[in-house]
Amino acid sequence: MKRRPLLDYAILGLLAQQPMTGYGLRRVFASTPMGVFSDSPGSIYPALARLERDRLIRSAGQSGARQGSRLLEPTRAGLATLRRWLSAKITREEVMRRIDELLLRFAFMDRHLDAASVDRFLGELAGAVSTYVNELRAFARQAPGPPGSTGRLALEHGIAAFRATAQWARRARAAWRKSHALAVS
Amino acid sequence: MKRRPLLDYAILGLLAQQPMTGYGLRRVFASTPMGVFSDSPGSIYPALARLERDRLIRSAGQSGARQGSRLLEPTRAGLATLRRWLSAKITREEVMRRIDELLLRFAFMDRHLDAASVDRFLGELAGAVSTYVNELRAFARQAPGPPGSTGRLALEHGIAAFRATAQWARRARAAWRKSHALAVS
DNA sequence: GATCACATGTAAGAAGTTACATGATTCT
DNA sequence: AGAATCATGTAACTTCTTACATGTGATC
Repeated sequence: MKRRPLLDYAILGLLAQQPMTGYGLRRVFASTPMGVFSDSPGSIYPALARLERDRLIRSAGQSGARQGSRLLEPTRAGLATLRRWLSAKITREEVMRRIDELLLRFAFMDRHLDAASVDRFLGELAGAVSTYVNELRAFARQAPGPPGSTGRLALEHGIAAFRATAQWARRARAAWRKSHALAVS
Repeated sequence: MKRRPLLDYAILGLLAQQPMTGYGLRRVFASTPMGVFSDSPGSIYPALARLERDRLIRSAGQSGARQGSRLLEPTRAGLATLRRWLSAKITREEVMRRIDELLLRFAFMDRHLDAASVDRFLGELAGAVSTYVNELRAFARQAPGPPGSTGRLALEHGIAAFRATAQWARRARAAWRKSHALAVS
């Protein structure tokens, strides 16, 4: 039940989509928006070693005819760990400091949770982010620093960015409900 | 010239605004949107120790009559280090992976750089972020995964969030120019 | 024959997290 | 008197970064 680094979940999620070699994972991190993760061998291979040590991933044959290369896939325990992570409740802390993690969870979600859970996640996210936007606004109202200062403008950026996230969550939820025939709450 | 952790610059920026104790810094991190940084003593005090070791901050007397408490302020070398960080060019890498750092730089900027530099920063930022939004769109066009999947929707979040940042940058720049009587380019 | 892409690792060091540890002052 | 706040630190552990290190197979 211990907390794992985000990289571990990113790897589990990718391997659940498609077994790959470590090098394949590096290519994904180097060439897609998953590039928030480093593609350096010094981060990937130690992560693979600890996932294998904990029996969350295992070998699933060789890549092509290349010797020394191993296709990797999640074990049943690995999929269970992934699902637990995907199912965790959204906290204020995560909205504030780890919004990227919440979005990564969402990106992997439809392959491992049912449509109602995805819907619930988007609802919770929209709510939690809106709440945080209101907190930022309240802070801005009684904050120090002259209006027009860069400090003030930076705070406005935070508000604008989180507002965009809340809006996206509401729209994504509507789209999701439409294509999955869920009742409107 | 070596690269410092973001926390060091956050501390330098805050101490440049107002000399404070380590505990004061912890309070800022615990109670403002600067809370992306941990307020744990295990991160703050080692950071203060290395800044002092490198002579970027120094003591400036006691807080109130409390013994054992030290008000801290940046040295001239500390201010120079801060200004160098604030003046660095914006890279694609930073837009992609460290947008928070760019915003933190902006928040401290008006106290240390002139109005034209701030203006230039916002122009560069708007440009770099827009470029990245286009890259994300191009990726989305030829990306795998069915439309309506959570993976696809997460990608759309990225686009929406960066678009909001680009828009903010353009608006902030217009506002900045207005209040600083800079020519419109 | 050389270069690029595929492929996997290790070593040293820096930094952050969590938990522990201590003590003074102020408020109730 | 007890609790909360002010105040500063250390220790163990985990992780990431950067750099080094090696080797095969395919392409030009």
